[in-house]
Amino acid sequence: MALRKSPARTGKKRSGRRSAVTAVRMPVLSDVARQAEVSLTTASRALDPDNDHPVHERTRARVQAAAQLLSYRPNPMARALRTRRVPTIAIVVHDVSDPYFAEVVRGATAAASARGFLTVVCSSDRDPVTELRYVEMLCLSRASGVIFAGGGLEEANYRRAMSGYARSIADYGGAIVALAPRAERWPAELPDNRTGARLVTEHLLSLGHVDIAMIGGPSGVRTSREREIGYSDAMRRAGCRPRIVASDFTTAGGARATSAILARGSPTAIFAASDSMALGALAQLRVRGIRVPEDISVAGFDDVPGLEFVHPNLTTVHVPMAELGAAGVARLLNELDGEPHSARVQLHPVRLVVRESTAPIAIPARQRAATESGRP
Amino acid sequence: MALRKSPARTGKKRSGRRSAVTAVRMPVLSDVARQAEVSLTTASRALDPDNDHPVHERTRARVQAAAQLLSYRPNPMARALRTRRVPTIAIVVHDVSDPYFAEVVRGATAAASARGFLTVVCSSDRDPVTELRYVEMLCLSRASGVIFAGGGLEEANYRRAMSGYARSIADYGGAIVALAPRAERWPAELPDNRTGARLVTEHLLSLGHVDIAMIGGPSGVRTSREREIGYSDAMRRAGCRPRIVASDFTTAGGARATSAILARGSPTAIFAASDSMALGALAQLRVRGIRVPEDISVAGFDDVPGLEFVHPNLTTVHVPMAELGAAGVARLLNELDGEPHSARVQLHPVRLVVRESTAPIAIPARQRAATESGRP
DNA sequence: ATGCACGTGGAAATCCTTTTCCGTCGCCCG
DNA sequence: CGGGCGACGGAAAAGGATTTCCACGTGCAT
Repeated sequence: MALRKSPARTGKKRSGRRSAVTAVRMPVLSDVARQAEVSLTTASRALDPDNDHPVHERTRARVQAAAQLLSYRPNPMARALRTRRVPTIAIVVHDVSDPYFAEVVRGATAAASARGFLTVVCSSDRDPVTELRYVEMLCLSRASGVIFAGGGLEEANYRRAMSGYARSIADYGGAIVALAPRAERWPAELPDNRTGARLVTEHLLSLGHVDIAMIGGPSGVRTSREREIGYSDAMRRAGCRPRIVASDFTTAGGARATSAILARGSPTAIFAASDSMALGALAQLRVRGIRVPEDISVAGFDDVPGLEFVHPNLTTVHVPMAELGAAGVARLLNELDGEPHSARVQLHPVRLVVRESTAPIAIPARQRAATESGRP
Repeated sequence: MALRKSPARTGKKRSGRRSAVTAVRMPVLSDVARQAEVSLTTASRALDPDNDHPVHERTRARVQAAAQLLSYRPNPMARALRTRRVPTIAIVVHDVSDPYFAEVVRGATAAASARGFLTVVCSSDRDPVTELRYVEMLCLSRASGVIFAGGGLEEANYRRAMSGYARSIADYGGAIVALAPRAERWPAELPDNRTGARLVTEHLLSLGHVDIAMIGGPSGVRTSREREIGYSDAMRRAGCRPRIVASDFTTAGGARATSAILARGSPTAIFAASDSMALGALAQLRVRGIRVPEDISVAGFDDVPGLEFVHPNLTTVHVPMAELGAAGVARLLNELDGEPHSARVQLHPVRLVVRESTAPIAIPARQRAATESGRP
C-alpha cells in the first residue's frame, strides 16, 4: 500500500536554551561501565536480568552498584532502536469519550503501567481511515502491541489494509489482541455478548413482555450481531417475533431509533444493545410522556458507570469493562513472551443487573408502582 | 532523587518466528539515497521540509520520487535517538473515565495526530504517587511534551518532586502546558472559571433566588477555588450570604453534598462546581421527592456531553473541553518551536447554557411549567 | 588574478544500547 | 602435555536517522 510523505514534524529550530547551566547530562551506560571499571558489554549484560550470558556475581554487583550510584536509567530510545520494539502498548478505541471505552482504557492503562509499559490511546472517532492511519503509525513506531478495544469493519479494503498491518506487526515481533469480536482471527478477550443479550431478553420475557423491540448497533459490527443473535434466539425460543431497528451505539442514535420503533407499533419493552442507546430511548420516551417502567420497560447493555444516577435506574447487562482492558494487556504480554494461550478467544462472563427500568407488563405494573416511595 | 531499577520489561526471548519468509525489510534512508543516487545527507535534507540547508529543486524531486517509489517512511526510533525527543505528547489526567477529561483527551489526540504526534494518556486516578510515577516515566522516555489536564496539588512533597521533573523536561528540550490552574508557573490554557461561576450565580440571582448553596470541589484544587470565588463574589455583590459545601467532583460526592446541604436548611437553588456533582444532586433530590426546577433549581459547570439526555436538562456553564485539549497541543508545539507566547496563561471564554434545571423561584415556577409539553 | 561568498553535496561523527563474535584464562582429561 | 571446554569479559558492529564539518565549483567584486 502506498505510504505518503510523513506528516510528522519534530519541532527543531529550538536550541537547548536553559540547559547550559543546570543540565548535568543524564548518565549513560558508558558512564556506568567506567564507574564500575568494566566494558560496555558487561555493563549491559549485568544490568539486564533477561540476558543469559554468564556474568560473575561479583562483577554484576559492582555494575549494579555503579548504576545505583549514578542513578542510571537506560535510554528507551536507544534501546528501542536496537531491539526494534518500544515498551508501549497501544489501545485503539472508537471514541475515548464513550464511557464504555473510557472504562476499558482505564483498566488497560492501570494494568500496563503496573508492568512498566506506557499506553497510547488512539481514538479513531469511528472513522476507518483514521483508524488505519493510527495503526500505520503504530507499526512504524514499533509499538510492542496493539489492543483493539472496538470491533472491526467488514469492509473489504479496511480488512485488507488491516491484515497487512497485522502481518507487519507480527513480523517485528509485536502482538495484537482484540477486546471485541472481529473477523480477524486474533487472540481475543471478549464479553459474552450472546449470553448477556439472552439474559436480558429472558428477563423481559419472564416479566410477561411479548412485544419486545431491540435497538441494535450498526450492522457490520460483530458486537451488534452477537447481541442481536442472543436476543433473537431467546425471542424465537419463546415463540415471539424479534424486531430490530439498527442504530449506532450513541445516545442520539438511541433516541432516533426509539422514535422509529414507536412509529411502527408500541412494544411493551425495548432492549437497547448499549447503555448509551438505552439512555437515548429513556430521553425520547420522556419527551413523549411515556412512563418507564409503568408504560414500557427499557433495558440496556454494558453497565457503564453512573447508571445509578439516571432515572429510572437502568436495568442492564454488566460487562466487566476495566477487567477486559486489564485482561487485554495481560494477554498481550503473554503473547509477547511467546507463552501460548490455550484458547484463542477467552470469554468473560457478564451478568444481568436488574434495576428500576424494567417491570412486569401492563396491569401488574401499577401494583409495582405502589411499592415505590410515594410523592408528598 | 533516587531512581530505582527499571520496572520495564521488554519481552525478549521471543525470536522472530514467521518473519523468515515474508519480511521484505522496510526501506531505510540509505535505500532511498542509493535509489536517488545521492548521499545519505542529501536524502535526509531533501525529505525534511524543516531543514534549511539548501537542496537543489531537481535533486529534491529525485529524492522524493525515490522515497515515494520505495514507500519509505523514516524510522521514528532512529530519529528519536538522534533528535533526543520522541514525537509523542503525553497528557496527564485525573481519570480517563471522567467525561470532562475524556473530552479534553479527545480534542488533544485529534489535534496531535493531525500533526503527526501520538498521544499517550496517563490517568493518575487522583493519586499523587501514581501521577509522579507517570511523570518520571515520561521524563525518561523523553516525551516531547506533557500536558497536565487536571490541577495539581498543594502538597509540599508533590510540588517539589514535580518541579524537579519539570526542570528535567525543560533540560532535554521538552515542554509542559497546563489545562487547569496550578501553582507552578507553566504555560497554561485555562477555562475562565471565575467568570463562569459568576455567570451562573448571577443567572440564579436574576431568577429571584437568594439562598443559593454551592457544592464545591476538593479544597486544595485551584479550579475549585476559582469557581468558588466567582460564586462568592457574585453572591456578596448581591448582598447574599455564600454557602459552600466541599465535595470531590464526582457524582456520588455531589449526591452526598446535597444531603449535607439539605440537612442544614433548604436553599432554593444549588450550584455544583461540576456537572458530575450536579448530576449527583439531581439524583439525590429525586429520591427525596424534591422536584427540579419547581422546588429547587440546580446548575452545573462544564457542559459535558450527554446533558441533553438527562432530565431535567441541566443548566450549566459550557467549557470548551475539546478545544482546550487542542489548544494545549498547539501551545505545546509552539513552546517546542521556541516561539514565545505573549501571555503565559491564556484564558478561554466560557458561556452560560440555560436549560431546564433552573427556573424562577417559588410561584413563577408553575407558570414556566405550563410552557412545557403537556402529558397526555 | 586573487579573494570571498554562496549554493550544493558528501564523509563522518553522533545519539546510546544491544548483540555478535572473538579472546583469554583456568581446568580437566586423555 | 596438548587439546577441548566452560565461564567470563571485551572490541566492534549494528541499528537508522540527523547534523557538523568540510570541499568543490561558480560568480562576483576587488
